[in-house]
Amino acid sequence: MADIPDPVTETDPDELRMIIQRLSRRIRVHRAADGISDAQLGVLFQLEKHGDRTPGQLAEHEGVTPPSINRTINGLEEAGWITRNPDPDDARRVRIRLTDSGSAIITETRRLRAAWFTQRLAILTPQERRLLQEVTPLLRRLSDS
Amino acid sequence: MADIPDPVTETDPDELRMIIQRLSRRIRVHRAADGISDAQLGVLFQLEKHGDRTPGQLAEHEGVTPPSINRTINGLEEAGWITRNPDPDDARRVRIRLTDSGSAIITETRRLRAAWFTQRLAILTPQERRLLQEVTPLLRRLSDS
DNA sequence: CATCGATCGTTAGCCTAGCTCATTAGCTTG
DNA sequence: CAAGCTAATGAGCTAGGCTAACGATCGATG
Repeated sequence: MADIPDPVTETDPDELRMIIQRLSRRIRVHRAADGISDAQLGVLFQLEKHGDRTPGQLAEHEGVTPPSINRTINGLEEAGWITRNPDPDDARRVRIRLTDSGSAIITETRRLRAAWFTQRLAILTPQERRLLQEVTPLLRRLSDS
Repeated sequence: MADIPDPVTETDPDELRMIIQRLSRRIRVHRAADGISDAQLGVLFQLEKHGDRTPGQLAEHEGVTPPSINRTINGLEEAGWITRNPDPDDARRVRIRLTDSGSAIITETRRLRAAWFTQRLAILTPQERRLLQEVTPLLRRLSDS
């Protein structure tokens, strides 16, 4: 710890960590209501943002193992939200593609969830929300690294 | 949505939500290494902070159902980190108490995890960490409400 | 003071979504 | 062209949520 500057420890990493966990659990619990899981939604978001992806790419970005992402993909395929397509250059690879129905469910789910989370955010003052907004990129960097 | 003021939506709730989820998953994945789960650790933290608690109190604070907390408590009891004791005033109640061994594991785990998360926080600048610290109470309110 | 609804903890059984390990197919390289 | 590497995936395990149901105890009330 000696090589890490003081201000780091001022943040009380432990409390922040626990809070993130609890908040995440709340979000996850809410999920059941709208018929799509967070794991699934995370994959759909990626496909929407980047176009076709392989299972390996999806797994890496989500920070889970390939078998885990595979299960998620199976569910998405059964629901008709994605298709598996061959990769023309490498037959080992599979290209996961969003279907029209998948795009539609993203839009709808985003609407539902945004409404729910937004409502939650409404307990904060406008200034506090602005602060939170500023911090979002930091949290993203923490979650990406 | 019309009844919710504009600044709320500026926060892009959806992205923040997804980031929180991913960060939480990273934290959880790291967990396996140190032999105690987040669910268990959350309970031990509460006992350390507030002294004896009933299963119901623990469940409410963690935002899970009584059967869920009960399973967690079983694990903690098997590990010898807590004991179940009768409540002198109400025989329906059970008082969960931290053992010495439980206190020790908290200290040790906190050390390990703080080191890990602190290291992660080190990718931010001192100013960014200060910002994050400011936001921590807001996140707590979001996770409590 | 007996009963009856409410409360507390708990067990049973289900589901999701991680994981590891093992297998198959296809690519790449000495 | 064989040996080894990589990608996807299946099987089986585990943790930790959930609901439903139950027994014990408490407290209020006829």
